[in-house]
Amino acid sequence: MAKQDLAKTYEPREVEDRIYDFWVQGNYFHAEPNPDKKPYTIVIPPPNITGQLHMGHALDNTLQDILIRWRRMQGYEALWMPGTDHASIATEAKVVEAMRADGLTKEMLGRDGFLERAWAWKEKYGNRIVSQLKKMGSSCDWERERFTMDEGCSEAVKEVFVRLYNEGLIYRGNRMVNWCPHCNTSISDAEVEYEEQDGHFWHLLYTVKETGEQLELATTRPETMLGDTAVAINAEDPRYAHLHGCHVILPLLNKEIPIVCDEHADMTKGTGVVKITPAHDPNDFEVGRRHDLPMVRVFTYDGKMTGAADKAAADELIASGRAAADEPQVLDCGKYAGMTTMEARKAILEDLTAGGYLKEVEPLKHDVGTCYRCHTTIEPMVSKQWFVKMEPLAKPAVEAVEKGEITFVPERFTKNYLNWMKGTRDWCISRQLWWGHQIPAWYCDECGEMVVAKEAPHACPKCGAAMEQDPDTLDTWFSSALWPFSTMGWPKQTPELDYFYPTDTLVTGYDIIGFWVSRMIFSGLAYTGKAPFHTVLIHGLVRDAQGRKMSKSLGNGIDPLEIIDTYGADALRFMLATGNSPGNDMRFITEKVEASRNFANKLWNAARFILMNLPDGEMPLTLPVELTLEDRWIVSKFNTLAKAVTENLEKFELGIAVQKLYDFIWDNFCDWYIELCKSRLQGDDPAAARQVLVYVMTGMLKLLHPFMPFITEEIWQSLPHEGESLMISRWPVYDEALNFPEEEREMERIMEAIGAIRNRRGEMNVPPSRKAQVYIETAFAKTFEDGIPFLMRLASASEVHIGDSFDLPGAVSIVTNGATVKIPMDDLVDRQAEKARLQKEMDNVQKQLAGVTARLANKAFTDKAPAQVVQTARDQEQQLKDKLALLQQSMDALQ
RNA sequence: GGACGUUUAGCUCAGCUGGUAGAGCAUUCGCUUGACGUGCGAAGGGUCAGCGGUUCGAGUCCGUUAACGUCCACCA
Repeated sequence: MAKQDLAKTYEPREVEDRIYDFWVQGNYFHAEPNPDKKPYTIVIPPPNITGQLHMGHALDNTLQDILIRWRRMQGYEALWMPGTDHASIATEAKVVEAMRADGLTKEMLGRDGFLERAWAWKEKYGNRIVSQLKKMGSSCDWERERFTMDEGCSEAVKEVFVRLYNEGLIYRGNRMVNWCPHCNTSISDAEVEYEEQDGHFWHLLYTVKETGEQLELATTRPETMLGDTAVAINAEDPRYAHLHGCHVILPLLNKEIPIVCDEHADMTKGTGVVKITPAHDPNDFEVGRRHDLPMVRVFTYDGKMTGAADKAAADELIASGRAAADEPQVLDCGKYAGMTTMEARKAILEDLTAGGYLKEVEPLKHDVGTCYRCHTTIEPMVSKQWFVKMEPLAKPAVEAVEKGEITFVPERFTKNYLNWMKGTRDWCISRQLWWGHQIPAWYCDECGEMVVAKEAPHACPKCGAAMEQDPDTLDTWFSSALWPFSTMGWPKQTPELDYFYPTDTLVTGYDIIGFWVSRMIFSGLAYTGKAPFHTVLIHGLVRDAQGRKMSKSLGNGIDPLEIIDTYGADALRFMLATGNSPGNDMRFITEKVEASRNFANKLWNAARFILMNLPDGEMPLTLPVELTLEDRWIVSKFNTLAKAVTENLEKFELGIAVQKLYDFIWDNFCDWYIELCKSRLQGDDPAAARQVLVYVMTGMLKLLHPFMPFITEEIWQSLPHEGESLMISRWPVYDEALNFPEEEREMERIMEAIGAIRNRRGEMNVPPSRKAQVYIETAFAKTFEDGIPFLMRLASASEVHIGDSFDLPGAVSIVTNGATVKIPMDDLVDRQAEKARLQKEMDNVQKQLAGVTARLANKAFTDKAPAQVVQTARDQEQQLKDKLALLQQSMDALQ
């Protein structure tokens, strides 16, 4: 920016893209294994290719970029590994939807035709989210961008699958899974969302064959009764002791099924009798296994009642001998066949009522499992799927966290993680989808032999017949779980893997601890032998102004790109980092973005001020030899700031760091130091002031850069500087030689006096244009002499007199720490009001003094409190006493 | 049914290892102060949800109650 072009307000739109291109041209985002540096690595939570940038991404990526830019400036070889996720179920749904518009279905296109479309879709939309991340200023190493379905990641997936299979940790079997009839696929437990719904308990009556009595039992899903293969009672239940070994007649089907004794039947609940449907209820499945009950499936995979054709297909499979022993039977539901489960429920209830089998209907609120994608009610269903055996994998993953190898920030999420990891059941990883990593298992057409391998077998090793690959694909999270090392080239031992792995910090929302974080942890430990990262920084959700979750259906989402367009990326980033503590949700409030935009503008104008005072060609890159009082004050303050901000960042207290920067820049630097400099800049020897201004400004820009990368770079480029870019400059380090505590105190005495004068003038409504004589009675004459120009400029003094005592009856008098300031303003002073004010202040001081004195009088306090705290109290007491005496003097002078 | 979180100025939120409450916005008053009105200077406003405890001292630690919220859980 050339000096003459300096706009009065900062225009992010004219700056951001240009600066981003500049960084890319400079290749500053790129990281390479470098033995001379320490690595610092973050892998991005790969956004879905279906996705558009939302506030959640904006927050997540802002935090990551802050950390990565900061570490880069500290001299680490900082790698932010970017990429995208294929998001199997979400993408497939989108592609299917798009196809429907063309009148096409998956079946019409076939697998290859469908995948062609899906890849085309990925090409079209996959880059959208990436370009949006760039708008945020994200300093990802784009040369290393990865995709979960690219060759390397797919290789890692196959490697892991085959390895786990060979170790017996992946198995295939008929198990109870969560089936989404809409998406037509199984989903994992983690993908089920529970919603409270109004439902009913239907109390049914089953007749005992042997005794003729009627057994009452309740169900929330009466349509499953067609698949009942037993009724359970508790062996200890005296009410039913006489029924052991008996049978009941299943209504409607008139089928005889056994009464079994099982612990699952809880005597305290309902009537203590439970119907058992092993093929459609997870508990009943277990009961069925324990008692070797037949499994009878009555629903099709698209949520209808099974019919004759379904039964015939299943019977044929079982008869062929190729089915596993645990293959469920299928019922021909007869008149109910083809009905949806809801239609069947209605019809079955009508028939049960007609037959006198329905005793009563009880309304009930209960949690119903729904698909996280489409919120269709989940049907638990026995189905042949692939599973990861979790117990052996979870154990080391629990230990790693318990031993502190991995830390959650904030710490409370550790419990969240451990609960998940300890309670998790086997992970259903197969999906009846086409978009994703196809399962590397092949089955023989003839003999049913199975081969699990990375490459397709030529022929069945047993009988030589042709083999076909399992049509199913893997859960998206299976590949995401490998992300921290698949992106580094694993299973190959690449230099990247060696250098950047394990990574350092994982930044993500608490909503995917179970989905992703936990799976990366056990995967990393199991396959690489190392925890994939040592710190997990958890953030909350960005909610709307009313505190509601932003969602498409509510239409309350705020588009980060629109915010960037009107306020700038820096303002958005700054707002997201401000007042946000780890793990807590935050609300998106436009006023907060405005405040951040205003702050950027403030900084911009401070820079403008410096540039306007800087002669062309002058390059004040170092501090001057001689530092004045105010120089020492600001330099010392900055020095402390650099230390504090660094410490806050180390502890992931980004919100605190950003608050300190804001306060320093706006309050200390702009409102005070720049003002203090003005007289010197206009005087005979402005050079030293310029040097300090540039020095502190440069330092501020560095500390602020991770938070507001664009504007800081833009300003830095326009100021005198060394090096190519702010983003690769060195992070400020605390320097004991620049610590001036005594000067800080002195300067603060002057500032307090200025503040007190302004305050009094304000109360009396005296405009700044009306200057006044100022008399200062003080023991710190030297300090206040240095402060004369400041008092004249900032406290509207026409002249400043310093002495031990001035006899000025009727002057306004103000007592501060270190001085009594007297301003003769007879025409403005209402003596009575002035006396009242002084009295009020004296009362106030008296009250404070009483408090401190009481505390010091308490022997327990002086004995037990740390010496420093007691000393502070003593100092305070003395100050208050002094102040009170001075106030008394002022009061006396008024008489 | 478990677990967790939140409750601080009118609003949105900070407050790290206990030392006597802060910011932004809003409100009120005063400013053509040559960087900035996206600004400058000031002011008002809080028994830090209630109760109990530990401590010389608690917004900060412990217990408990209440309201709101989140996550987990196979309630037939």
